[in-house]
Amino acid sequence: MKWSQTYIPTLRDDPTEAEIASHRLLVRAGYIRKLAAGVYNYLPLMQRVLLKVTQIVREEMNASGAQEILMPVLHPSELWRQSGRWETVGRELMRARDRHDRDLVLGGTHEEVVTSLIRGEVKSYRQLPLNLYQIQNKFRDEIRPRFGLMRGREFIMKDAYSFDKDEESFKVAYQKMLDAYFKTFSRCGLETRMVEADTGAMGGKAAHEFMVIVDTEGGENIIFYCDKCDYAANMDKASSLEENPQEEEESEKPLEKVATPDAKSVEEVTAFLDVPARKLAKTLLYKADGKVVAAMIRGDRQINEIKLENFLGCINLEMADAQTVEKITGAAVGFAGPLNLKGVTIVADEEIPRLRNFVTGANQNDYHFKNVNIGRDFKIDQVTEIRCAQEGETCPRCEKGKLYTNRGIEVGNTFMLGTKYSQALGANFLDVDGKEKPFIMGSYGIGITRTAQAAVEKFHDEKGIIWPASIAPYSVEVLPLNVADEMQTRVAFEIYEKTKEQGIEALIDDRDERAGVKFNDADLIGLPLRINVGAKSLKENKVEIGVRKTREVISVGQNQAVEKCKELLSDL
RNA sequence: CGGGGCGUGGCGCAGUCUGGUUAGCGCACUUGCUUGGGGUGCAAGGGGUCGGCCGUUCAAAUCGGCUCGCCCCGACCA
Repeated sequence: MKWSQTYIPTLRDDPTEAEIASHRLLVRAGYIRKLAAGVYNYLPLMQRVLLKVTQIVREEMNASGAQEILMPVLHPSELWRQSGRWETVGRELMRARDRHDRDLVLGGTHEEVVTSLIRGEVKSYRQLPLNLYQIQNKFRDEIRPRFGLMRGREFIMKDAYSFDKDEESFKVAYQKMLDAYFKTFSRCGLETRMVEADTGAMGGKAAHEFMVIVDTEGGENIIFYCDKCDYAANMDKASSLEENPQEEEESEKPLEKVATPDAKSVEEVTAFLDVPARKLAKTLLYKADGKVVAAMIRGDRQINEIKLENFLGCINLEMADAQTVEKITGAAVGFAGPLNLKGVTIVADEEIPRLRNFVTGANQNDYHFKNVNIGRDFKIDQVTEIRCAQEGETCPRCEKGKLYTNRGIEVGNTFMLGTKYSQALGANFLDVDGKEKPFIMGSYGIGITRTAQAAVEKFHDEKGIIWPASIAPYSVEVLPLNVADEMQTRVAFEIYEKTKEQGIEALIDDRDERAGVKFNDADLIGLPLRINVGAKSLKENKVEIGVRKTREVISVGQNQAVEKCKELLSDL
């Protein structure tokens, strides 16, 4: 393709809309343009990248035995009501209304649709297993769209859905998808780490996420992994062994109410009373679907609301507002404690029962209790793990290794749905034993647009993008330094034609621009190889091949250029 | 939704506080010359309902109200 004939609106200056490197570069290099918050145009170069990624995904999905279909974007709300997600997904669901005032959903995922598609049609275990997938624009009413394509309101996703007759068969199907995912991302030039994840509004039994590990702020997720075994989980899911599972061997001291004027935060109280944070129990009040619940956790810990929400089995969990706190505890926020807390369920982290003679709020302004002891002073209703794991703690799986953290970009996810959707929507089949059973389902997503941007976030430098060869919009850029020089132009076009004959996708920068402009644009758009055709080299019948990734420049005879590129590309 | 900020040629911004010339600058664009291995130089041009509506005023980009959109921080996250 000739540069002069394609639309590549590069910018000399950084766009202000972008915060992270990949977003900035995609805009600056003329790959994307924003239409509205979280909604983007994909320009010619981007479209080529997306087609490359899509093609790889398609090939690997097909190889795994999945079949491509295309489902509607527009869904009737009834389906989402049947599955219960009209309520549970709530705010993220992109909704619309037609002229008859009927509610519609712009699909962000298609469990309901695909289940209704096969229900009534797939009636026998003989028709299983089945895996259907599609690649399509998806919608999500993001609370705050961010980071370009990373967190958009409209984006492209591959979503696959598997149907099996039993757990055994499902395991095989699930493993097939995991294998396909590793292959897919690896072919895109991205090493991924699979981590355990929470199932969220998706429901089901278990879930995994595929993360591209990055060390920039573009990595939105924190993942925990063990240095000794293969345990890896995201922040929501990660757990750790208790550092001290024995009960503390301290004899109970008498309960004491102490004045703690203006000391509300853990830091203030522990400093004032001169006790370590781990000897204090925070009491946090939540509203779980409207019902007030108290969560107790050690002072040096962070609460994991996902774990609490899952434990309570509620749809909506939020911190109680100051008014509610005052009504329940009779004191301002910061002085809540478990003693004399009436009509509220107390859920405690599993570390709490180990504590002896600890500090809690007194449910009275400017007072705390010291030497609080469970059993003697108050009762806990339920105990479970509701704390966040922390770096350096012991791995819950092998019980030997230490946990480390990394930042990651989620590019794929897989969910073991079980029978959640098949049951809710009445999708059953007849098994060998003649009994009617709901399908065992799995759902599997790959963010196409997000994967492309993750590659940029992972591979770039201060000059621009450095595409992995497999998903670069073109493999080679041919760059005649001065198009006014007929010789250069002629040789450049000869080489360009030859790349095409050899099946190498090339872009030729035939614009009448200064060499510097073209060099900078070339670095910016980030094709793996560049062939410089300039007067200096041509004197010796040579051209230069620049490798974007290594910045290496190789001088070769003008007739060897294409062969050399082929060779270089096989390693990129 | 809470906190902060922005909206002025295609892009990036100044001007707004303290109302009053013809609304200005850089980049980009057009034409001519020049230059030709890392964003050439010179000259001449084109392009703006100052987000929108209502109001105050002799006079509004500038003051007030409403509204729309966008960005940042936070809560949320298939």
